[in-house]
Amino acid sequence: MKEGPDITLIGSLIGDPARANMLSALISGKALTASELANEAGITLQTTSAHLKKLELGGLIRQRKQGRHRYFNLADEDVATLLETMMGLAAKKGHIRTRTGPKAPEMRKARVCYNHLAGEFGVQMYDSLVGRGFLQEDQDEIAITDSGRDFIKGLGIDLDPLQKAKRPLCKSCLDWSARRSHLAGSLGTALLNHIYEKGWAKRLEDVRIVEFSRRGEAAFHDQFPLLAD
Amino acid sequence: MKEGPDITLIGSLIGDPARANMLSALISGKALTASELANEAGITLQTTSAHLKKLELGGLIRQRKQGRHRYFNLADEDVATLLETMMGLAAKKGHIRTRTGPKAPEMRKARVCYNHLAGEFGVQMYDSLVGRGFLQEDQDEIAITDSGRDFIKGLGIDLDPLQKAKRPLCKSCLDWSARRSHLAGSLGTALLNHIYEKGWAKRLEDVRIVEFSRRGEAAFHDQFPLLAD
DNA sequence: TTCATGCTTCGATATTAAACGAACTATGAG
DNA sequence: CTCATAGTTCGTTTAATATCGAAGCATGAA
Repeated sequence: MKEGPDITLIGSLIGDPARANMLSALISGKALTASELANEAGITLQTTSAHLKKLELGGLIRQRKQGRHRYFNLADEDVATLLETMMGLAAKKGHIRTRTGPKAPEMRKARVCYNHLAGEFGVQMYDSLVGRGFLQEDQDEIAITDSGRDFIKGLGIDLDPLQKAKRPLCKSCLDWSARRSHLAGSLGTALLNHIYEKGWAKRLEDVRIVEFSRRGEAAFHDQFPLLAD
Repeated sequence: MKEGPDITLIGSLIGDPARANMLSALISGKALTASELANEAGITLQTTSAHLKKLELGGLIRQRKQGRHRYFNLADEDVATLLETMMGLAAKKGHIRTRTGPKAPEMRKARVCYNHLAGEFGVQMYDSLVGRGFLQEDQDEIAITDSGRDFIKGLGIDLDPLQKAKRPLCKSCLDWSARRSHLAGSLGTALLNHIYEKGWAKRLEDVRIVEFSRRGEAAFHDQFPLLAD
């Protein structure tokens, strides 16, 4: 009778507040333990365990054992993309979590989306790379150009290991705050790491916010300038 | 404490099987009455009414009174896009509705996504338009070129009223079956209408499938050829 | 006015599943 | 070995909500 993919399971997994909180926490890309997720969601460890099992069974998260800890991550970038898409729609429809803290503007400015940079800074970096011809958009695929390779190499990033990985080097991800694309994929991850390593910014504890120092911000704008149009 | 958009409401709305069925039915873009949706979901009219109220309150659908009927539609294209994104992930994770009918291959070939063409034919049309320089991708925005204007005009489509509308003329939408972009927006709608008007294809009753005639298929390939690469 | 159709509202029932306490397993530290 | 920490499993309680029957309202037809 019915045909096609079934979206009810994914919907109901995201539909529970406790699980939505856990998933939101995991968009930061940071691997979290069950206890941390329990704390994040405000529920006991037993309940958390049950939720995590369901999320894993539904293919939304992955777990990694390490000693007596279990670290949880989103299953892949597609899950992060879906969550950001939903956040975009939710924001548009006015479904905002009631207690909106003072962090919201910082979130809009620069935050982590799974493992790459999002927010205004993420969009700027993406625009800069495309505008200067370092990335090229072809359909919905993005590819790095020869001059882009040189640029990345100039930053001290080695592309070879990134290209060998299974995950795509370049991938676009839609922002809920800016409604624009930013760069995902292994290159997106590498560039975020580059920002950390240069000391331009640091990730706030247990939050998705990426906090740039004043010097870091200047260096960022210098490295990823927007072309006047 | 918590910041950002809340995705639980949307998730739980989609998470109920009855509502998911209704939403899936509405992706076809066809306005459906409460009774039709009740039939689609396999529940009584009272229950349907309750579901529709929730979906409307959540901003996922819109209703239009007409005589003693009420016609329901998805609220906007973003909702359709979200649903297709979820279907893409669900398909990837193997969450397929159990009773997969014989319609699946036809769905993959050509179907309606809200108000434009999706599936292989939709992707081909998009690729053809981009490949011949009629559409141009700039970031995640798509714009029509001057030669594109001429081409569309040559099809007998008047662009003026489309451009005056609030909704974007060109917009890309990701396919769950092909994992590629196809054309949404008012131009996408106009092109789908063009296909109907030319008699190349007709929409199967109450289903998303677009069935091309043999002659229509040939005409389509003639009008939207893929460039050899 | 009377009747039929389409849909909503109300109230009751039934099912689901989220939550936690308590007990159990596993890994590591001293 | 003993203790502590991290997490799972089990059983029970509790809350939420999907569902439908029955009644009510609105629109259009006759």
